Amino acid sequence: MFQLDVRDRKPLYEQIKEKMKALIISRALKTDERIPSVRELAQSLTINPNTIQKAYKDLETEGFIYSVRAKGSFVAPLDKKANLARRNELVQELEKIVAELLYLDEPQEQLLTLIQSIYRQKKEV
Amino acid sequence: MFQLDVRDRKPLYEQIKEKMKALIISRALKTDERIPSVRELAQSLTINPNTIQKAYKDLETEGFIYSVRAKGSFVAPLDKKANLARRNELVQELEKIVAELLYLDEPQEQLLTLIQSIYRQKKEV
Amino acid sequence: MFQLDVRDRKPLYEQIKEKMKALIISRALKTDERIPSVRELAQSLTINPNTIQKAYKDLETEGFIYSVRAKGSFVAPLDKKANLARRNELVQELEKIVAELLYLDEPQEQLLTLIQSIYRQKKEV
Amino acid sequence: MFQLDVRDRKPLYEQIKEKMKALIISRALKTDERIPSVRELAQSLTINPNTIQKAYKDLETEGFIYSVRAKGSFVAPLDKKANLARRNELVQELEKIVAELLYLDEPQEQLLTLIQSIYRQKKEV
DNA sequence: GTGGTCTAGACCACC
DNA sequence: GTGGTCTAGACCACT
Repeated sequence: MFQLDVRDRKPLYEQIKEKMKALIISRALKTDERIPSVRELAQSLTINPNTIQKAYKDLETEGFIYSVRAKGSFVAPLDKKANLARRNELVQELEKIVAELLYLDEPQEQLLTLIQSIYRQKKEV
Repeated sequence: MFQLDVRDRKPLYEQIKEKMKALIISRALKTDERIPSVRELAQSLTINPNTIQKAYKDLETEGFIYSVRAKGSFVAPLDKKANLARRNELVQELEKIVAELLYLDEPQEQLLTLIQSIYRQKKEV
Repeated sequence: MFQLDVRDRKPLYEQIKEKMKALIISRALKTDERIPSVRELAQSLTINPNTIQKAYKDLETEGFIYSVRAKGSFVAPLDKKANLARRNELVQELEKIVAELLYLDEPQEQLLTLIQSIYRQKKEV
Repeated sequence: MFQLDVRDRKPLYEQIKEKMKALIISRALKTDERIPSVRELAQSLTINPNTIQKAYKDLETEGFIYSVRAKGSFVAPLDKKANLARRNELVQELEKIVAELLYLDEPQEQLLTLIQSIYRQKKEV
């Protein structure tokens, strides 16, 4: 499904969260689709199940997945209201990054084009 | 100069780096301008000088400031080559954020307008 | 009759208990009225009969329903003595919740009004 | 500080969360006051530090405490905006409980008096 | 077989 | 010394 980078300073469970979020965000995993069980993923990544558990619990509290005992874990449907706070966080981070890119003399057109190309890809999906 | 947030989960030295970078990026601190010494800043923030030391060392490796022994630390001039790597990091982060915002149904126009307004502010300065 | 939510972290049998209790409490099911058999309900909810079995058994020990072999399960009449324990549990839970609401600065009037409106609805029924 | 009930079916970390929340809600622990360190509490309750860690992390994401690496954990100040969702959850739970009490013939005055007495205690503090 | 809880014991980053 | 991460291994509740 994906691989972890042991040399990365980020905690393993953070890496797992990021990779899983990326799959959900890119629609590679669809709403209500089953994701690997805690044990399966632990085995395939050769890490401890507890670490996966922790990542999954976080993803659940953040609203990306939901877990059903004795059934498995699944991609959660979007909940716009709950995600309003998250949206604001993201916009704030984006402002910081754009400000730094501006400082590095990144041309405005470059960024506009980048965003447009990301949005265009979606339509194709 | 600025304040730290003990409640923030980020390490203190990371917070110092971010605040200092923000001041440089926003041109509040200009090229070759002197920044507070390790001791001065440690005293004004009432934290351990080692923590400031670490932040300054990081900022130096990242090319934002340079230190002159017995003189102090100063804002570094832009070094485009050195900053190419940083630029690529930033673009990658930005892609992630935009992808998540798109997932949350943020309209494209909103983001384009945001970027344009950030760039417009610069001209005025 | 009602639906279950697989995304809910509560076990299915707990959800069944709650829904059934809600129907009894709201007087939608009246004393001595027959409720669906284990098999019927299992089929209509498409879940395992054992799960229903467990829910019904719990409801019986809690005094909400009673079962007659070969006849079915029925809504139990109120048994004040048996329900004294339950009443105390509820009051204790209520105290906790009100304490937390008070901590969140919920105005007292709001809560008093809420309770009055719940009681008023009953009279109308 | 408090004791756990091993016979209780609730997970230990849930019990810890509840007890700690009760102390915060009752203002026995005040804003920015330090709570026992993970290791201290683990030792005094004779349970594993990981279990405390889990409870504290949950309390942090729920906004009741904040943890500072190398310093300890502390009671968080109230954040009304963030707690609006929590308020609505609580009101919903309260409605269920009142409905069941009404079913058990609990007199309305009893509940109104209960709430008033809880609010009165606060003023005295 | 699934998610969830818990213990024991280790190591790291931070201050 | 503090919070945080991780492993290994165990047991439980649920379906």
